[in-house]
Amino acid sequence: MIDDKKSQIIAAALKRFSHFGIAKTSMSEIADDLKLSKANLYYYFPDKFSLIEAIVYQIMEETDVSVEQALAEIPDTLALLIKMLDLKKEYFEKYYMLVINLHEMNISEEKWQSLSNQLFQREVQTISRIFKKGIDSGELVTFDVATTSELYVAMIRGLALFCDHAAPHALIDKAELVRIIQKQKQAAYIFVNGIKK
Amino acid sequence: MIDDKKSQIIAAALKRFSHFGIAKTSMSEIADDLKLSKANLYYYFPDKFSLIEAIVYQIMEETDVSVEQALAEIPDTLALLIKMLDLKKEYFEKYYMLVINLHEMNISEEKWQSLSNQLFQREVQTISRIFKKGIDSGELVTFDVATTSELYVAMIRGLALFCDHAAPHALIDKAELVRIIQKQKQAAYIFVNGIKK
DNA sequence: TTTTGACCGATTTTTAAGAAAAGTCAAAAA
DNA sequence: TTTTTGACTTTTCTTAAAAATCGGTCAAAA
Repeated sequence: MIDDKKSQIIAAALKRFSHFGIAKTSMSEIADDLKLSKANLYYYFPDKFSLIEAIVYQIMEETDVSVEQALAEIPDTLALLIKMLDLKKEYFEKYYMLVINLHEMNISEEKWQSLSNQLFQREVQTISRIFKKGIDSGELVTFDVATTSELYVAMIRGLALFCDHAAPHALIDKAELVRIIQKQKQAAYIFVNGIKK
Repeated sequence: MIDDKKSQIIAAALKRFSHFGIAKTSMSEIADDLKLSKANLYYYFPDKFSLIEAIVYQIMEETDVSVEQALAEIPDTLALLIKMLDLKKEYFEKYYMLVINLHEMNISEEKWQSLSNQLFQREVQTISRIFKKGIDSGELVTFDVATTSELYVAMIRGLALFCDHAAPHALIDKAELVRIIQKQKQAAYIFVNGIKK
């Protein structure tokens, strides 16, 4: 089965990527792990980026489950936003090696742009659903959900960027991460308060 | 007069720095502009950083005037915050070459840390005064002003970082800047709303 | 007190060679 | 036909040495 083989490759690649980061993993190493030739690997994935993409999509689906569950179980807007932050932290800790040293990869700018844009829009979509839910339940005032969700996600991500700004691109330690999440939660609290009825 | 000479040097340095950025301006060039020897320049400023520092302090004093004026004239919290954003934009446009390519300078990390920390704390102080004023006038609820001001500034700066994230360290164009300020204003609006009585 | 030319050491830039990695392809194996 | 491979090309990264630049110093002159 061709899809089965692809899954095997994805699994092997994810292992390497998670250990050493994407930039420091070569296609040959992944092929060797599976006792394939590099040429054979390229038969299934036309280039390194498409392999990365496949992994990202798989993680996206994985996160979807948790997000849907939270959306079904938690009625309160603030509680939902905080749950999302906790989930993000969880997945970040699990996969953060994937985003390390990405800057020293020579993949075309547009491709990264496209992928990170998808991730951003996905997050905005989730926040949109949360806000809509809050409006429908009468918890929040009426507002432009699309714009406001985008602003919220930008703010949350921006806070992370700013707090991490001291040590750019270095490995982040756990204590720092906790501090960032705390800031984000404070911001989420005030933000929700600002759009409450 | 020694202070007069220092002012001349600062002016000449500011010209070069504003044109080509700090990293791409050598001490010799500044000295040549003033028809001084480099050694003579070092008589007035012991190193490059102290010259940068002097310039930053001068700009600080310049901005102080505008900030004080706004604080005296504008009573409304949101209007004040928006005024601050407009002022920041103004000064950024005037001096943004000063912050370009700073990363490729080999000045000790602590010195930068210290200086940028001063700038941050200064901004937090200004925001604190605005928030205190809002609390005193009964416009805002009571809250921890120090923490909240820090969060606000981090959020505003984070938004700028995030919006600029697409093209990191590149020269920013005017349209992009306008978009960033707009986002910041939206965020300021919701933030103030979230701490209003 | 102010100014300078000559000098030093550290950092950056440049250049070139070599290694390593991404990606290709014709042909063999299944 | 689908899958696999070894051998190959090309692009990128690494390394090392040479040259240039720059921040900073100092003794001595003005």
